[in-house]
Parts: sequence; structure tokens; C-alpha cells
Amino acid sequence: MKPLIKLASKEEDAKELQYYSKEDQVLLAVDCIIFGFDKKNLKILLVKRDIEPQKNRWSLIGGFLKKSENLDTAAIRVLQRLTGLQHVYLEQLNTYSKIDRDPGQRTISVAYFALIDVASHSFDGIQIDAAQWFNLKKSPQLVFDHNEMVEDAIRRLKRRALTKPIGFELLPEKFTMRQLQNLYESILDKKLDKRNFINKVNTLNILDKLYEKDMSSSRKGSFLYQFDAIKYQQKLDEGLIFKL
Amino acid sequence: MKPLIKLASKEEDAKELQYYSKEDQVLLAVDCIIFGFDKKNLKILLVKRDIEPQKNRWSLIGGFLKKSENLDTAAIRVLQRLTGLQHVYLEQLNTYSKIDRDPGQRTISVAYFALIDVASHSFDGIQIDAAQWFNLKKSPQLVFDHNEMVEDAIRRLKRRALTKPIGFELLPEKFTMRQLQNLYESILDKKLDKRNFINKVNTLNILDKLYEKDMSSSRKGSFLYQFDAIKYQQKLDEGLIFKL
DNA sequence: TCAAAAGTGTTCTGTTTACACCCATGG
DNA sequence: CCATGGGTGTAAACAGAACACTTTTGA
Repeated sequence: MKPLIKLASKEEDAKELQYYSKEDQVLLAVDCIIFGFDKKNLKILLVKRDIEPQKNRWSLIGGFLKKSENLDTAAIRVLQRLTGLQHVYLEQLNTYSKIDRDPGQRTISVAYFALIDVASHSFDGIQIDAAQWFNLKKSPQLVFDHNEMVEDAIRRLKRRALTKPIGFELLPEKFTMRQLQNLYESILDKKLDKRNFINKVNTLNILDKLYEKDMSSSRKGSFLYQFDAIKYQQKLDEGLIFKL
Repeated sequence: MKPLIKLASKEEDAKELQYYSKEDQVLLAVDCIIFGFDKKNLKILLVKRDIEPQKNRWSLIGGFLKKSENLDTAAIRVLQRLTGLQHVYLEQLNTYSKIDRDPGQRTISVAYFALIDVASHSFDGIQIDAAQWFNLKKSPQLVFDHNEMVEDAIRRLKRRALTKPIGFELLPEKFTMRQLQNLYESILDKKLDKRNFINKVNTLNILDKLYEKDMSSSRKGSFLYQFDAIKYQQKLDEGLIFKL
């Protein structure tokens, strides 16, 4: 029996090499641009790199693709390992391949961007002490081509926020209209008119008003809202498109 | 002398392995979705696969990334080698990594989409006899996950065509308004109103009217137009955005 | 003279923008 | 009683959609 199994496994090894054996192989990295939102500002989660080259410089979190997983899985693993976060909005961004992008070794990197609600996720889970939130506008220079990745991610985020209801990923489950507006102002990097914004959001009809107030922001207090995924899905099914 | 050089090269080899030596390496492929436009229909260029696995099935054109090049360069090389085409609109689309996407060997593929003007490019240059244009709506089942790539590419093309003047890449240098409208109708997969379309295009003010007629389409003949990259750039500089 | 495609403006509708005052409350 | 942020509607401007007839000319 054993020899037979061994033989089969050997054949598979052979097969694995058979077709494209003369081609170059490369390292594939996954890097995550993690956006958060805190009160009034978009933030980005960075880490101090703990390996050479460029040890101790600020970097996106990342890791290498294993043969046993696909890229989405790798991105989830990286996020989970380094931040303890799960069930996070993740989207593939772009693949970066400049020859000398990583001076350590020829590496191609697939960037993902992630959206998380800073407040609701306890960060006890953060596995690396060197992780830190930076105000997007005051973030440091990063290793390799990570700055370019962040710029691309910001551009993507702006576009997505206008066409998909992903903004809510960055807010607590319950939020005020003002918080939502602050978020969109941060993402789009411009002031919005209060009345026009609320009117537009209301006509979308994908929020539930909670008749419960957040008293922390003012004496009067402001109503809390919640994203209603079911309403949103119904809108989609009716062919209506999210457009902010 | 010789030993010294050898030593240096040895050191470099060592360095190449030093940092991330325990990580898995993978094959990185590049696959190109090549769109063309002919009279009234969007087309896609496919090839009969000439290697195993799945030999003789229809496939996108592709190739493997070499260590000496970046992905854009690899895409250009693949396109050039298989079609003889150069100076073609190319854009990175997405990276596909399902574990068994290529049963031959673990392969990650970066898809690019390309736009070419079928008419103006002589296809004497096509290096593979098995390459063939297919009407997009009547194209065959493809190998691996190539159908998914094509669907993603179509979605991207629709979006791009509305926000960037890339449609002209698919037309001859001189074209009639009707050709342009047919193109957009094909891309967007819906009928457009003739007067509204022409009015919109004219207000963009990025075309030159040539006072030269194409007599092949009607007895009256129709005026030819040309995309004016300089005008377009000026519009951009003025902060105006292309929006069709 | 007629068939076939080219060319051309106006009205209507819906969407986007600009804009200002009263309300509720805690201190 | 007042300072602070919350909440609300309308009018004007603009952009998008709907729509029909005349022109040219080769056969």
C-alpha cells in the first residue's frame, strides 16, 4: 500500500512541475491599507516594520501568500494575525510589480484595502505593539511603494463611497447624521451642505431612524440611525442604484 | 578578477535569498482581454491554447511574468509577441488566485485589458494562426477562470468609457459620429438617442471635425471627426471632467 | 422619385445646489 | 437666559431625456 501512495504522490509532484516548469517563480505579498474613522478624521493603521530590509520604518501590514491559500484568504489572515480583526470589509485594490520595489527580494505585492470601525473594535487584539493609527493627512513616509498604494486606495475609497454603501463599515452600528456627514466630508475631502446631505441620504431610504439619541455631542442630543441591509438589498433588487 | 566577480554574484544570490527565504514562491501569469470594435460589434481576441492542460480550448492570450520585468512590461510583451501589436491601450484589471484555477500548476494571474482598433492594425503580425476575433456576445466558453476575467473586463470597460476618453482607442483615427455612437451603444449595451449623443459629445469639445466625408455609409456621406488629445488635456487642466 | 442615412433644437422633467431660521437643552 | 449643535424646506440653476422633420444623393 505505502509504495503505491508514495508513487501517486510522486506523480503529482511530477505533474506540478510538468507544464510550466521553465517559468520563473516569484514571491507574492499581500499588503493591506486599513482605513478607520475616528470622530472627524480618516485614519490609517500602520506598523513599524520588524524585519529587514528597512526595519523600523513605517509600513502597511502585509505578509506573503502561501501556496495553500488564495489572495483574499491571505489578506484576511494577515489582517487577523496582526490586528485580531475579523469580518472586515476587504477589497482587492491593485497589484504592484516594479522590479526593485522591495530591495530585499523580487516581490510582487497585491494590495487590499480594508475598512474598519475604530471605535467598536477593541484593540486588545492587536498583536504588534508597533501598530498605530495615523491621521491620513499626517501619515509618515512608508517603505517601498506603500505610499503609492495608499494614494491609490484613497482614490478607490472616494469612488466606492459614492457608489456603494461602504461608508457604514467605518462607523459604529449606530451613528448620527452628523457623524455620517463628517465621514463623507473626510473621505471626499470637502465640505458638504448639511441639509442637502441629509435630504439625499433620506431619499436613499436605506437607514433606520432609531428614536434614540446620542447625548454626547450636544445638549439637545441627536438621533441615531442604523444602516438597514435588507432595505438596501430591496433597493438593489428594484434596480435602484446607490448614488451619493 | 574572475573570482571576485563570481564572489560578488554569489553574495547577491545569497542576499536574494536572505530576507524572505522561507516563503512560498508562485508562478505569476499575465492574461490579456483584448477588445476590438468592428462596424457594429464589440469583439474579443481569443486563441486556441497550444499547450496542456486544456490544449485546444479557447483562451485569453497570456504568458508568464519573468523576473526581469514588471507586470505592465509582461503584458506588453505578451501582446506584442502574440499579435504583433504595439502602442495599445493597456490597463491592469484584477488579480485572480483561486487555488485550482489552473489545474496544470498553482498559478496566480494578473489580468489586463487592452483596446485596439481592429481596422487599422494589420493582422499580418499575428503570430499564432489560432487567434480569432469573436463577437463578444457569441464568444465561446474559455479555459480556467477566463470567462470571469472577461466579465470583469466588460464591467470595467463600461465604467471607463463613461469617464475617460478611451473609446477612441477602439476606432480608426478618423471616424463618424455614427461610428462613435455605435461603439458606445455596444459598450453600454443599450440604444442611445442620436441627437442627445451628438450634443453631448459636441459639448465635450474634444473632437476635431474634419470637413472630409466618409462616403461609404450613405449617399449623403457623413463628416469625419478626430479625437484631439491636446484639447482634451486642456480640458483636464481646466479641471473639467470627461463624463458621457 | 424614392430609399437610406445624415443632420439639426426645443421642451419637459428631475436632480443638484444654494441658502437661513427655529428648536431643545444644560450650564 | 444664552450658547451650542440639531433639525428642517424652498426656489433657482442645471443637466438629462424625449422627441420629428428636413437634407442629400445614388440608384
